[in-house]
Amino acid sequence: MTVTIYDVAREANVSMATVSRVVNANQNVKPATRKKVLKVIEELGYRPNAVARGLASKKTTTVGVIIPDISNSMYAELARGIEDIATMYRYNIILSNSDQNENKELQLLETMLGKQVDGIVFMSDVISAELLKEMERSPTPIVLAGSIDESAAIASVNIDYYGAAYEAVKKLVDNGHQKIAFIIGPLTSMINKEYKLKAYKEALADAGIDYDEKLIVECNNSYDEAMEAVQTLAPVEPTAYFVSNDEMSIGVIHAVEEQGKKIPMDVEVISYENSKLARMARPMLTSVAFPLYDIGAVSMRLLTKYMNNEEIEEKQVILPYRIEERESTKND
Amino acid sequence: MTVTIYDVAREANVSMATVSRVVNANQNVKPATRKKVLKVIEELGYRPNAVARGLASKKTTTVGVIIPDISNSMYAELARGIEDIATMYRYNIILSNSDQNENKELQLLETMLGKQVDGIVFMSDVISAELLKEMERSPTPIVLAGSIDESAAIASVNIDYYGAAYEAVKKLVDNGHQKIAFIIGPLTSMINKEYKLKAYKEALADAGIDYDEKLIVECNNSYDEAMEAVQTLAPVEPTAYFVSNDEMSIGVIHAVEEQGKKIPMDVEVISYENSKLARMARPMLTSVAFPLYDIGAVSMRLLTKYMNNEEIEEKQVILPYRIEERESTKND
DNA sequence: GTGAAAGCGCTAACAA
DNA sequence: TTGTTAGCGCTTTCAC
Repeated sequence: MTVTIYDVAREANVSMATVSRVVNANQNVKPATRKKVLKVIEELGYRPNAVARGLASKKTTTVGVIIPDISNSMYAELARGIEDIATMYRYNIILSNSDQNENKELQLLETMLGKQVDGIVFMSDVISAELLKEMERSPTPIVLAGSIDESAAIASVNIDYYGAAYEAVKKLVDNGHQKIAFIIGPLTSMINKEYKLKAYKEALADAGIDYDEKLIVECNNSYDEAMEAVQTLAPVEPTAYFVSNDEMSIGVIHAVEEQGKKIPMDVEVISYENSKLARMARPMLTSVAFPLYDIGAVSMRLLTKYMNNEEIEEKQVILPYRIEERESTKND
Repeated sequence: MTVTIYDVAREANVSMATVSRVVNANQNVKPATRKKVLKVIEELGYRPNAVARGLASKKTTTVGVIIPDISNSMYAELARGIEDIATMYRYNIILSNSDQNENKELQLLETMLGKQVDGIVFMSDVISAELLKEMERSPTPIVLAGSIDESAAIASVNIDYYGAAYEAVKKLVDNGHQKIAFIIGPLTSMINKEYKLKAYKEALADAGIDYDEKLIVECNNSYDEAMEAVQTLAPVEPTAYFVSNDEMSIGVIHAVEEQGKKIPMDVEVISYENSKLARMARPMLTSVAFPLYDIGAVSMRLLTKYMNNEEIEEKQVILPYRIEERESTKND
């Protein structure tokens, strides 16, 4: 029914090996033979079976991608970066959402290894000990994208979260603020808790400002919770906000304006993401640029090096960040 | 090196067939045998090779998903709907971006069929004749998600684009508007050109309002172009805007406000998407609810029916839409 | 309830 | 330059 390499070989009066060579662009085929085979392939509508090929060659040209949630624009951006580079290197992608659920992550890893992917790009706020153990034991290479593994056992691509947060808070401090609120994502996330929050504290300490726990509000990264956070903070009267992502920043802006305050005159806001939303907000958001697309792309590129057994010059890649100044802060 | 079904069989003193039965939860295994096999599987850390399984069984439990661009929130939402249902039915997803490029679409189809996916969910603004031909010839089932094939040859899941647009425009007409601008996405898209635009024209005609071509501005679905469109339209002074998606609607709102006009008092706006953004806009957007997640989920569900040779009661599924009234229109 | 054996469609030595 | 021949690791009859 379906036409196989054997059918082509028979019709072209050559061996399967020759057909295989033609299909795989092996140079050791006489042009005339190649042409003849190609003609038969065309006539029969032969399409190589990648599953059989994968079994024989032990390569599937497929990589697994495990991310929290593709419907979240940050992860979607990351995924696009991964996919573009994957396509460039002729890999396909098996994409799965983990919802940051450890069991799901573990199971997804297992499934993908079972499917014999050639490599895996993984993203999660927390890499549990068990997950780490499984990753280290994995027969196929894994790269962490925008995810921290403090043991540095697994390759990863990140930005300097601490430095970025420090610089953002310092900018607020330099603008004269004393009461700087921090609307932060879940503290279960390593990056939030160990990097951003620490940077916030140290930037304040370095400026001689006392740390006030009341100024920290943990949110689930959503617009609604950010709005609520601002309402909760009203009694404290913060004059500046450092906010963990663009969606929450828009919530902050709206809530602050509801209080009758003007941005940036009365209150300044710095976001941390710099997605398309940052320019769609009014006022437009000053934001730490968190290059998700690039992190995805570089992660995938790094993975290709592992898959090809290329030399790895740097296992823990740190990409540059910058602060994009727009209208939600007073700039020079 | 890697442990195979054969190793397990040897260690457990049973045949490969028995191990296979255990792994596949076949009931024809004595409990004692099952237990023994399971123990060996555990000890050896055996993980079934899905590629070998796929070759032998001719099923990969993988479906292909071809969408324009995962970094666009509409398609990301769709993808999440697809993935959730796929997971429910134990399928994995190979996700690829086509950027609506016909050659890429053709080539992706080919690649996925080569990878022996069990089914494909496809989305694109235009399904060319050649693409259609390939789809009809495809040995594996294909479902179109949010995409029109007027020949109805391929299964599909959509909403009533015409009805939704008609109702939106009628609402504007009923609110007394005569100069209703239509900020529409690319007219290369079937849905825009053959459904939405037609609905717009007929809703006006039915209200006895002359069609004015100048009120139609074709955009690339982006915030920036929508803003420009409003500026271009300034001389015509539209009093209402029907806009093809939320991002553009926000552009329209900002541009209208720059003209010193108030929404909805001076100008009304109806969007067409109803994403998270609709609630994050100020004023919040009245919008036709285009249920992308559901379209993805239903498409995938429909695909499972084809893959299982279940009875298909409806090949062309039409999902309900509704209009979500918020602040960008005057409501009763 | 269990086993033997024939493939699934291809790649990759190794020969020729 | 081309062909022969083992597998790759599993499922699936068909016997027993």
